[in-house]
Amino acid sequence: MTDQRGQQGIDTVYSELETVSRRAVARARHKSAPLSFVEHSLVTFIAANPGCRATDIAADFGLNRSTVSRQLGGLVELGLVEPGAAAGGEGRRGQALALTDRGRDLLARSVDANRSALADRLAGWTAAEVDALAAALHRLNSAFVD
Amino acid sequence: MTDQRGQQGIDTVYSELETVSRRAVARARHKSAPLSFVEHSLVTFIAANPGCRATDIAADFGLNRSTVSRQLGGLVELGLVEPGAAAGGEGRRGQALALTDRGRDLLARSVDANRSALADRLAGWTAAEVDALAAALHRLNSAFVD
DNA sequence: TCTGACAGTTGCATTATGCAACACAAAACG
DNA sequence: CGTTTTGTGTTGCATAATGCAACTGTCAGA
Repeated sequence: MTDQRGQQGIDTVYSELETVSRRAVARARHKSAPLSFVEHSLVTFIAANPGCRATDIAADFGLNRSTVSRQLGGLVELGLVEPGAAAGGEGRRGQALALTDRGRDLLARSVDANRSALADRLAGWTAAEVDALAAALHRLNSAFVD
Repeated sequence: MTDQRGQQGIDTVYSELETVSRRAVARARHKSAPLSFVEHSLVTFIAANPGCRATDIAADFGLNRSTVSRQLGGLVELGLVEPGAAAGGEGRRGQALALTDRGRDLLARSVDANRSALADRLAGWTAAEVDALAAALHRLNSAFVD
């Protein structure tokens, strides 16, 4: 913990993560992909967690409920997300969210668009290297403490 | 390129990067660190590129000049950044930016604060694993194409 | 010296966000 | 069964970050 070398490695990771985030958000702002950064995030989350509620998204994203509410409102108006009558589980309140066919379609196209951009930056990487990065990032995201 | 396995790895990397970015920005928004996310980014860039100009930052960050101008204005008012008279290089116009002592100090403290947060999430990682992630992220950021 | 290109600034608009207050529904409790 | 409590979602208001366009100033080269 007080290891100097460890600190330096962590600092580098932090710095690189900051760069990644900065550029990712900036690029997503310019590129007129089918879905904006926030929209893509929300739709991806709903796709991965069918039946989730707005509150679940807010908790996972670290956003205020009001922000998610408004974002979802936009997605519903666009016909990408459909709020179910009631969340299925017991003791669960709120509306269960689900993607519409159009939502799934637009997400797929957005993923395609973003994949090609990332693929350019990953040109020259072996599949094993890509997988290793994916695994490390996944591990980092799993160890989420807040 | 049309390799299905490769696509999947890239998609995973993209998804994890999106999660990283989302959470990094959200956390930075809440945590009352010495410097906000944007401020930290700018100050870090100036620290790493002494004598850079506002335009350089805008280009690297993918931001509009006006945005950088305003952000820098705030940093100058806070006494963290000092605009030099003229950029040193030949054929270079504009003002060369440099950190003040106070800027360097606040950056160091901000780095400390963020390091401890990241260190928690990296608990259990070996130094080699941390370094490998740092190297992979650096390689990814270096291969920046836009 | 004059002109064009570039750096920086500012006005105006938009988007994402937070907080607080509210409305509503479901659960818990008597 | 009625009341209270708790959790979910929405809305009004404010703020921060950003982009675009227009403007100013300045430096370089003809």
